Amino acid sequence: MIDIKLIRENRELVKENIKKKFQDKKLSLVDEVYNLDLEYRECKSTGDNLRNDKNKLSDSIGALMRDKKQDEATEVKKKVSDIQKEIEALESRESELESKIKDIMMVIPNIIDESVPLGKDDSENVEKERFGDPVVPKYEIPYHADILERINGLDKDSAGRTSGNGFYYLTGDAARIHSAMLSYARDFMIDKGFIYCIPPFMIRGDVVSGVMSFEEMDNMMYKIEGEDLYLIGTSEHSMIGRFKDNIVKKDTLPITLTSYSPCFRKEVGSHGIEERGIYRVHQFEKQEMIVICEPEDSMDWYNKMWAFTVEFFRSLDIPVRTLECCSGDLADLKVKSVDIEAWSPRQQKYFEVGSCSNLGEAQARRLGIRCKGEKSNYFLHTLNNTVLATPRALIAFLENNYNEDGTVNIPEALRPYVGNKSIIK
RNA sequence: GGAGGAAUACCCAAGUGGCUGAAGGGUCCGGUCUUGAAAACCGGUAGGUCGGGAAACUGGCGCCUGGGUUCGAAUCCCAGUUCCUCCGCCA
Repeated sequence: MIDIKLIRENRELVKENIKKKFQDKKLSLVDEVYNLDLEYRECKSTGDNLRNDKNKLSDSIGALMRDKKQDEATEVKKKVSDIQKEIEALESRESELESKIKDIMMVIPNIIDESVPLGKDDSENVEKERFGDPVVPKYEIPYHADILERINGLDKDSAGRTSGNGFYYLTGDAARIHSAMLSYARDFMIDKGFIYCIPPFMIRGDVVSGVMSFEEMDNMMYKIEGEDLYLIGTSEHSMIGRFKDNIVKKDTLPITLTSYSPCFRKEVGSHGIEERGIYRVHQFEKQEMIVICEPEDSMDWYNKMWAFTVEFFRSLDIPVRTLECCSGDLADLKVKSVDIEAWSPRQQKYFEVGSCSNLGEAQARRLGIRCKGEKSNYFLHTLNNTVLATPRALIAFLENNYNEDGTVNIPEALRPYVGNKSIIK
């Protein structure tokens, strides 16, 4: 959510930004909300004046009562109730305008960073950099579900019966590697100076609408029946929500946290859950990092954060690349975002394993995450990034460490977490 | 799930219908003392949020949230949320 003052002062900039994001249907909203805001402020001024009159008269009644001037008091009371009628008429318009303005402001996209490449959709995302050689082995790498089947690591049939499509049982070494990767990711981030945190796995509606846009909410979140609770789609939701309505002390900044959680996603939308295997699922687990910092520091953190994930995957011998989200593919709350993609020697292309985003002050404004400033309080910046999400990272691991004889090597970094095993047979 | 208690500003905290414009502290700034700092003492202004204003300043709202009573609510009533204490159940 952007500051409405920006619309008062520079409508062109906001419109330019909407065009850059190829959301031309939202262009008219800018003038619409500008006019609503004008009317709202006028309405508020008149109302404030009336309320001022009313307050003064009410006070004078108090004084008259003390002086035992009953008759005069009754007269003033009548005046007040007349004013009250006027106020009530005005107030209904006032709150109507207020909620209309809010609805529009919620869908006007955040101002993207100048450096974001222009493009309509994900096909126009831009590769930034490659790390490690994308090796194509001489032998064929099987589909990940087949590798898993060979090592008795996956049971989707049973999961289909207990829970439906998009769920899975991981078993044996596959499950152990899955947990090992998460533990390693946790320790990796702790070594980077982040504080480890296990958050709530369900959050309230007001937190959900603070951390994501409406489309995301509908397409992602599972709601608990009969309660104002949602299963988190990522721990970012509860981690950022933790600071809702907080005035954060300056000396605690930057706040750098790494969190573990299971993640639940409906995956409604273009892709759906039609693929075989466990690439796109309703339930996965993730080690996340979030940062809350001063506005001027957020770009530095953004660059540090994606580099952490790259370093992490490289330490597992998995080649990766960074793919920057173009303007049209960037979610409305984000200022800038880059995907981390791992190499798939089977498909001979890269696939998404994580995503690093700078949300600027948009989330902080929705949630009320502020810091005490010299003159007035200001909104902080929020960022989030995946360290590791699995089973997706498990796929990258299996494909990149697969041997011709069907065994799978365990990289050195993971061995302490799997009883020093070096190979899965 | 049951019974009690609580919620006031960044933090602590006073306040049972009008002289509250939410007291008083702390935090913050300045001073005394000190080689320097801390402590102590003295003085000071500001508090959250939305308007108006170039600014000084000024108005509305705000005492957990939402309703209600009243000319007037931090204060009274109703519903809800969270926290604490105790009981029950439970990994």
